[in-house]
Parts: sequence; structure tokens; C-alpha cells
Amino acid sequence: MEKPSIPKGTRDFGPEKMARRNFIFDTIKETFQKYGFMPLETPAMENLSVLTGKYGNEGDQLLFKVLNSGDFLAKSTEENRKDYKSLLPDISEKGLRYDLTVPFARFVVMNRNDLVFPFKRYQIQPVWRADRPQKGRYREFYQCDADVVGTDSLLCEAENIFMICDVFKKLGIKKFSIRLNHRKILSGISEVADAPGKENALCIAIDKLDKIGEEKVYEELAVSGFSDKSIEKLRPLFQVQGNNDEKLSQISEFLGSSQQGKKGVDELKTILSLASVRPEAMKHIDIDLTLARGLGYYTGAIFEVKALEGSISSSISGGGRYDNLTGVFGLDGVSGVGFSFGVDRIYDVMEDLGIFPESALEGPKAMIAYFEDSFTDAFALLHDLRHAGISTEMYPEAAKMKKQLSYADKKQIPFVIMAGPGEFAQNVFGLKNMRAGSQDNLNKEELINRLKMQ
RNA sequence: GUGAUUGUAGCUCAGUAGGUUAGAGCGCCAGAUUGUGGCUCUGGAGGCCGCCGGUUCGAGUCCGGUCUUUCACCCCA
Repeated sequence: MEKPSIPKGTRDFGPEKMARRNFIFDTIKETFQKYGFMPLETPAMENLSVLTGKYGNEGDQLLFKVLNSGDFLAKSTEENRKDYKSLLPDISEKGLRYDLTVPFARFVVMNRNDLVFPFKRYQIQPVWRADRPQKGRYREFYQCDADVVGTDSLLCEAENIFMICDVFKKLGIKKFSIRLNHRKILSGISEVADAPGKENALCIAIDKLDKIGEEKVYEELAVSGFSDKSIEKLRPLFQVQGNNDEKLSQISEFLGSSQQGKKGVDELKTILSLASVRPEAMKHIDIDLTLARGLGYYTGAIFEVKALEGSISSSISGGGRYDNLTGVFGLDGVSGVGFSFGVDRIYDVMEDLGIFPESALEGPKAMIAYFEDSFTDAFALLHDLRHAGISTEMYPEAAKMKKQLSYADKKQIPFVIMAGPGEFAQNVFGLKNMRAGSQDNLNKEELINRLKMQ
């Protein structure tokens, strides 16, 4: 006998975990819908032509490829078999989706004539990456994306911030910070540092600030080819402090005449002023010039969310604006803004804080415990209870009372209805509250009404 | 992709210097209690010691490989 196993970096989710995960998913879904987003699902597999080249060289390596069916090897040429890169197109033309954004862009392009723009969609599906697993990093994980495409309005950014606040409030995560920055400010910074073309290297280095410290960032910049002079010009950047308005005026000064930078600052000011209609949301927003976010396609405001309580410090949500999402698929000029919740990490944060509500358990409300002689009567009562909308089950066989109650206990079913022949004859049932250990005698109607109210 | 690390019962983990029959706690099953779960007591089941190969009279223990786990880097949610 071979011991069963699951692939590296994948997980099973048992009933308790699913109850908790569904609580998170449902909360996010409700919020997305409340803000007018419509659901979308795309296939697990995409054609490799859709996926490759969208995530950089690193990304292509992390794509799971799907082998063609049939005798694919026969179709390959001797020449191509020499190394795997040239062989690949012969043996694989499909891959598992790597994120939800690229399939979404593909969908928008394919359906551009039928969609109502601005188009708002949300999408909650698993994605796959052939990465090496680590703490909080899996080869299969869920993304919860919401994007709106076809408008430049900064209202969207403000709404994203509100959605984040709504979701975390509902989940019970009270202390979190939404770090906000702007890609054009970062461009402006690289202009000021006389290194206009090196924006990416600048972002990668700056993004590591809280992880490796200021001096190491300078070292990294030097390695990436920044001159000492450039680095020296960057120093004031790390001295920026104060509240959000103060930070923005300092960075405005730092950026001087940079047109790019000025536009970024102006946009952030607008977003802040829009967000100010909800003062409690403003408390979470934190302008942070060192926030870079890796994804290459962002061009406008970017933001990232971290929990400030508990021991999980990685980001639990994030997003930003992109000017040309669909350009690679031949549709230019579609601007959009989107963000995503990291469900796995939100789960970890909530577990760490012990804030999952008990109602997240998705078991039945009641169980009927009965005896051999009352099997048929119990089965009929079961139907009546379900018909009244009460989630109920009965133990499938007339086992010993101890066994039936123990089953209810383990499944954390809150109520057990004691229903033997005597009970049915007199229409008086024992309703046992498993939590309290107490028991009341009720007739069928009272029983149903009582359980409905619970 | 680079460098480490882990693997013993369903779970968490002991296992002395290589030496008969591999242990504990929790969980599971049964009974004490024939119509009442949790608590207690008694008993029981359950292990190719990750897998393959090597060293040895003898390997859970030492060596090599492989898979897996965890961690750092790269990158990322």
C-alpha cells in the first residue's frame, strides 16, 4: 500500500478550516457586491501564449505548464528535443493561471464589445505558482481581486480604501495600516536622483527599507549602478515625516520641478480629500514613500495593507492603478485600478489574534436522538424540522444514546432532540441544550418555534 | 533557481554509545453507565521509525541518494 500524499505546497481544508475560510470569503464577497462589483470566473488553464511574458523572466519560470495529451513527443522535431526550452512549445500549450489580473485583461479584450464600461468585476479563485513553498507561501492559493477598468476617476481609489476598511472591520481586525504611495512619485524620485531609467531597481531597493534598513538600501542601490551622487540626493527621502499632509508637502519640495512627481502628489491629495468623507478610514491611511510594490504594471497610486496587531507582518491586501492593462492583448487606453485580499494571510492573522467568531462554524443546529422503535417517526420529524428551515440531522442508525450524543458533542451541534416512542406517543420531546446541559420538554410546535428563534 | 533544515502511532514528541519485543501524552475504540455527550476510572487497537541503497554479526540510530517539511536568498500573495 502506498501512502497517499498531496503535491508540495498544496493543502487540504477540513470542515473547521473551511468554515473559517468561508467566513472570510463571504465577507469579502458581500463587500465587493455592495460596492457594485460583478462576479467573474475564468478557467484554471489558460493558453501559454496568454500567460508567458506577462510576469517577467522569473514569472515564466514559475508557471505550471500542462502537458499536451496524446503522443505529443511524436510531433516534436529532433532539433527541438535538444533542450527543454525549445521542446516546450511542442509538448505544452496550456498553463495554470498565475494570477487573476492577466486572465481578467484577456477577458476584457475578448468581450470588449459586450461589456458595460466602466467595468467592475470581482474574482475569487485559486492561482498556481511553481515557487518553492515557505511560511505563508504556497503553490496553490486563493486571490480575491476587485478591479474597475475604463475610468481614470480617483473615486475608485477612495472606494478601494473604503472596501478594505469595511472588510477588516467586519472580520474584526481593528489595527491595520493602509500604506499609500504613487508610482509617478517614484518616477519623480528617480528623475531627481538623475537616474530616470532605473526606476525598477530603485523601487526594488526602496521596498526593502523596513526589512534591511537604510544603509543596506544604499548599498543595494550602489550595486544596481546608482552613483554616489544619486544616492546622496536620495537621502532626504528617508527623512520625510509627520502626518500625511506634512509628508506630501515635504515630498513635493523634494521633487521640485518634476512634472511626473507633481502629478503623483496631486493625485494622492485628491484621494485623501475624497477619503476624508469617512474620517475613521482616514485614520488607517499612511502615506509611505518607500512603498514600491513589485508588480511592474502599476502606473498610478499604489497601496498595501498590513496588520498592526499580532505577529504576522506581511501584507494582507494591496493594489493600485495601471494605465494599460490590456495593451499586451492589443487594446490600448484602458485604465484600471484594482486590488486584492490575501486570504491565506488574513486567515493567519485572525487565527493569531483568536478573533474568529464562533458563528463561523457551519454545522447543523439540531440533531434527533432516537431509538429503534421510533426510527420512522424520527425520520418524519426530521423532515418537518428541515421544512421549517432548521438545519437538522439524525444519526443514521439507532445506535446507543451515548454514541448519538457523543456524535452531536463532537460535531458541536448545539441542540439534541430526545425522541423515543414515549415522546412521540405524548407529543412531548426533550430539547437538550448541549452547551448548558439543560433540557426542556416541548411539543412539536414549541420545538420548531424554539429552534427557529435560536 | 541557491544555501540550510526536518521526517518515529491519527496528532505533539521521547528514544541514551549502533544491541532482544520502539515508548509517552493527547486522540480513537470498548466497558464501568441497557434513555443522556463533556469529567473520572479500567481495558484495547493502532508503527515496513518517509522511501531506496550502503556500512555492520546487528541500523529508528552511521553514510549516500531521493521525496517531504520548515527557514533564508531571489521573487512574491
